[in-house]
Amino acid sequence: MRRRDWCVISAFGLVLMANSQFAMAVHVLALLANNCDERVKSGLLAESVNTNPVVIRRLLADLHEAGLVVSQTGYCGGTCLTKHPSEITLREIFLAVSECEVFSLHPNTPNQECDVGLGIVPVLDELGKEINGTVLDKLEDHSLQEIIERVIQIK
Amino acid sequence: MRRRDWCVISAFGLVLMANSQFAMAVHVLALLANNCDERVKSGLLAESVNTNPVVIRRLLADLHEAGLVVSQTGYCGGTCLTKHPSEITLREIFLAVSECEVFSLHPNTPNQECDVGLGIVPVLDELGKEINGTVLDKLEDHSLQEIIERVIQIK
DNA sequence: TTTTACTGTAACTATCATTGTTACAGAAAG
DNA sequence: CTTTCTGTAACAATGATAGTTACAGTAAAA
Repeated sequence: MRRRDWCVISAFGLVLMANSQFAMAVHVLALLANNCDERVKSGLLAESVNTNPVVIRRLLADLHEAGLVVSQTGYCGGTCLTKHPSEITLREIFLAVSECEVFSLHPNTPNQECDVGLGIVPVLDELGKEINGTVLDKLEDHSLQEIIERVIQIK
Repeated sequence: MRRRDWCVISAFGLVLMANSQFAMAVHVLALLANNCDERVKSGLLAESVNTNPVVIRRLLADLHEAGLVVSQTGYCGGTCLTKHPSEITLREIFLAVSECEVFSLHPNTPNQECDVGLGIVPVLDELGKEINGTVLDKLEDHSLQEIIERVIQIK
């Protein structure tokens, strides 16, 4: 995703935090999957998500960077998936909108004179990586295809 | 924890998001565990975490509500753990600072006229619960005692 | 019983990431 | 060359968290 300078922040918090981007990404991709044969315009996506087209385009930029979609500018432009929904996992989507290489610091650096303050950061760091891995593994188990099927069933 | 009105926000995002509270909670509890025999003052905790005593006291209020600590006011007041560190899991700590009963909505309600917009919310909701459960299970595997041992080893 | 040193909490302000918006350059079909 | 898109910059709005000040209440100590 677009590099975020504030990535190095709050142990744990950030890596797991997907905010609304992940939900929006799944929503948008599900919609694209439902219209595999045509290019979908950001305006239409925005209408479904109930937000502004520019917000959608920003999201699509991340998804494009991750190789999940292609867009075409100009007349009759729009966006398509690059692969079949069964080949896209939630893990890929999650990483596309929340990938951060580093993390694991308190907002403020703990007091390094204090034994606990000194040792807590690396420990939380390891822990964060472990949890993050667990989440990614779980997300790997779900494909976009599965999501669409579940979504359609709701109706 | 202190009830947050904005809990009903952004599918996924919030439940997993522990922000700095979780890291701070683990830090504070580790410090209390290292001083089992005495009452620790919020000022001392704040010094180690490198923040304001009031921020610590707010956190302690959540931990107290969860039954993890007791505080005493007045002269020679301070805070203690209520149980042995080996009896406190990271799961308890996490829940103490991030418990939210409900979640799973986009910031804006998706367009209910659209099939995907209609079905995506419950699907993301289920998914969020699944992931959340996975994280909690993982956190259950770690005790505060283990954390302290790892922290001490860093030195 | 008065002083001292704490917690608990309310009420701010400050910070800062995300979202929403407007604007416009660039691209592609007609 | 006009129309209709995307891509992106720039900026305002929003909103949650963190930081701060202030003070009431409480308990030991003098």
